[in-house]
Amino acid sequence: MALQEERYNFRETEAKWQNTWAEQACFKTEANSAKPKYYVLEMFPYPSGRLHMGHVRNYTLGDVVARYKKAKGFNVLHPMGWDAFGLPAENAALERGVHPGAWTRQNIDVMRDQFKPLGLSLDWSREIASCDPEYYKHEQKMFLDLVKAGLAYRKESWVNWDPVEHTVLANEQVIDGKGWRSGADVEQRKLNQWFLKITHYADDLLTGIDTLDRWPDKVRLMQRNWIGRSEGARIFWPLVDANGTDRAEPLEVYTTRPDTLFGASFCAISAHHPLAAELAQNDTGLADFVAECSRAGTSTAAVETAEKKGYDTGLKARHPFKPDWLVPVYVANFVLMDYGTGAIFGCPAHDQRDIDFARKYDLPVRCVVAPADEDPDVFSKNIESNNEAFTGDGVAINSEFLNGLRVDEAKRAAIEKLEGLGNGKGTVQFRLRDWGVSRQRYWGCPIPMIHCESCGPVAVPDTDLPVTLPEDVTFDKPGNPLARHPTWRNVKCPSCGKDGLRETDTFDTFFESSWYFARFCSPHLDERAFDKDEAMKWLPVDQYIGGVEHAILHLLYSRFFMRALSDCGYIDLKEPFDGMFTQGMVCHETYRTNDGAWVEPGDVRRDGENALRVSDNAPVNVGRSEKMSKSKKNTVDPHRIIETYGADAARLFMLSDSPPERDLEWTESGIEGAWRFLNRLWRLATEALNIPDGPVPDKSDTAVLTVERQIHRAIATVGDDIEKFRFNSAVARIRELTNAIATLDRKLDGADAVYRFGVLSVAQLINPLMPHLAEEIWQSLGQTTILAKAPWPTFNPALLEENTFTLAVQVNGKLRGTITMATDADKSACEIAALALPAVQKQLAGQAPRKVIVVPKKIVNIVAA
RNA sequence: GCGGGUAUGGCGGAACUGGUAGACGCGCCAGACUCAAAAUCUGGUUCCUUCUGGGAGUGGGGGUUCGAUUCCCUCUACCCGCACCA
Repeated sequence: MALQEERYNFRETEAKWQNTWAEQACFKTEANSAKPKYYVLEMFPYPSGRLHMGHVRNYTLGDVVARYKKAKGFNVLHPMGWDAFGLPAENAALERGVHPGAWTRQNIDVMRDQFKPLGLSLDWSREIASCDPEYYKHEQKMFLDLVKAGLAYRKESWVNWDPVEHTVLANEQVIDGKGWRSGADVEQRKLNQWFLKITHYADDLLTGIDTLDRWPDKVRLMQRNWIGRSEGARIFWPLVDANGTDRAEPLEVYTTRPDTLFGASFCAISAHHPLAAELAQNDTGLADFVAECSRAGTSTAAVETAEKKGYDTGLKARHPFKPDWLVPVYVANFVLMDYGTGAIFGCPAHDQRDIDFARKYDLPVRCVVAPADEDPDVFSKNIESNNEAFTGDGVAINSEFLNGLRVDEAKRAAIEKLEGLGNGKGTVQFRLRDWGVSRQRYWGCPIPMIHCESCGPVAVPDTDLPVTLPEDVTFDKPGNPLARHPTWRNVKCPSCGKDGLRETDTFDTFFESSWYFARFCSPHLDERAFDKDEAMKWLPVDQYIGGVEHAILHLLYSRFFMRALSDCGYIDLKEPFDGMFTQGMVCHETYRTNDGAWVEPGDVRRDGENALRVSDNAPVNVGRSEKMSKSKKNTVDPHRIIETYGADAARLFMLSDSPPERDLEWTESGIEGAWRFLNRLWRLATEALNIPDGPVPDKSDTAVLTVERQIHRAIATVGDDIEKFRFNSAVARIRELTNAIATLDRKLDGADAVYRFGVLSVAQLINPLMPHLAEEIWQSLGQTTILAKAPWPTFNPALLEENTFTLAVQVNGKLRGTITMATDADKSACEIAALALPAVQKQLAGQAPRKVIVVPKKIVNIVAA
């Protein structure tokens, strides 16, 4: 038996149990089970080629939950798959000449092999890869159903164009004016694109957030802000030409401040506004200005330093309340086309951008709101002569029928008036925009559409699905290989039979991840995306785990998809993820030489206070701990760690060092400490080998009974800690328990039986955390069941009750001593015992206490005079 | 600019609903075993101190309370998200 070895042989043991679990199909989800269901899911990985520490942390956290819930009697679904479409595959093709598909499938094989030694309780029979036609064909059908339902549409629009990746990006993928992967400055281009109508569900997605009480507040807040609901009004401003004639179409403007209408001094439209395009046809100055606006960057620096600029169109707008009051109409660089109506009215006194603009073009500034407790004349003079807008709350002034109303009242009154006049309407506006899903890339799901000159875009008939990617493509130049394929595009129009052209764009990869959790419920179903009954049985996911970087993108798209698919009859569910947990990053110290070169952790030697590069003894500067990344060379390879210390040690360190939601700093001493604890447990178990199996006696020595009580308390608290994701605390409790068991005096009455019971209990408690060692100890002590299939241990509530407690005694809030008291001691007994303490008498110095506070079973506080 | 979060020993972190601050671990110190080292075991480890005792202490300042890491106000530092959203 392996336990005879001096040190724990993780190599043999871990492989042995992984094989046993696989042979006995321990983690296969039960098909027909009376047990309650529990769906544990970690965000499925992109097959980049190798596992990194972030993966190990993510899947370890999920595995603890899955194993624990299984032991608690749930029928657990814990599947794994691959988010297999994406740009790195094409980049690899470009750099190395391999086919993206071959590269991806090879990576999947490598990573699957790397996953297995971690000992995760996954049901591999449900494995899926999103790049398989068996997967994405359903997605094509889904898209066509969305089109039919009016939830997907094609439109020409200004889009974010990544000049490095030669593709369009969603708003969610533009970070700080740059492409989220390439980091290149994003340009604005006008293209025909497919959009999913996520805005249709804006309100529902917003109110649904309130029901997600097992999500982190941070994520809920981020989604709320992203959806960005605001209340305001749409207002029509009749337009007058430069020569004084009224135009047929008024200008529609959106505002959240209709209460400031009497402070208006101009209107402004976006450079992309249709009116701007129309006017530019006869105004080269304006045409130049519009072109200049399209070129401008949208990065932080560009936006912050960009001067407010405008171009006077010569048009005038009539004030909605006073038709004789005309204000100039500008095209302005700071007005966004895709928010509201692409047009605004400017009220300089109460909007900082407007006052900047007004000062530059010498437009009037008129204060129409003042704080209730200030003199309106003094206040408005001050505002009107300075360059700072007042955006606070107050009371309307200089505003005719609105005068004297508070801002909120004035908003309502102004909207009421506008609606009465028929030139405005109270509306709700969202920041959220429709999701553009077209990507000009090869390695994605083809959009199943055919373009016909006479019929327009026509859906690929169901019988012709899936539209698969052609294998014979070239990556010798940038751009989309599908668009330059010699034959793939050419196809007859399904509607009229004339020559048509295939859509060459593919879906954004977030399309695949928006429904994969439903596919896992019936992963091999051929005729449909998923079985509705199975999906309704398993969904929502009870516990979803992933990085906070998907707080908006993936989590919002998935919530939208469930709503859209419900409306298309696929399912009947709004929220796909009942519980969400966002784990912290895995970090490591960073090292640089004096000339700034990054140094790998393995190439650094610590010499007291100093650090040196091993290869040449060059001094190394130790930097702060940062997220592991290849560019900073501060990564640690999980494979090497598992080879050296085993999966259980890696899992233990991941779980014990920091709470899971916080960043974890990887250290060599930390993993060594974990390894030491494994060996400690192992020795603890070895000591129990020669204790015969037998019941714990009813009566044993007090010291033995204390340990027995500790075992029961640990069972109670560890389970509770795991439920609450406090894995670091759970490990601390287990360590405390092993310390108690290890120091138990075996000569005492009943000690042996309690020792053995303790070791078996520890094996059960560490099972979700260190499953291989747990099985090994369990089996070594003669247990014939497999721990992976065994129920969670139970505790005796009677043994949680102590018959004594420690009473803390304070004088004026300062601790002066502690007394051991019987649990049933009453208040006066506690008070008498506390006052009898010499330390208390010394503090009182003969004076009677002014007051004594007794908190049962906790504390006595004596207030001295 | 707007919104949110965090702050506890040398380090990671505990402390349930206001009730013994520093559990558990890392590191360090001393001792045992050893020719020696590793491993292991035992003890110590918030700081100051005139040390059988006393004092201070949870980022700074203030408040509520018999009692505050915990509640309130305020300031500071750092981190995260959004960003010309009218």
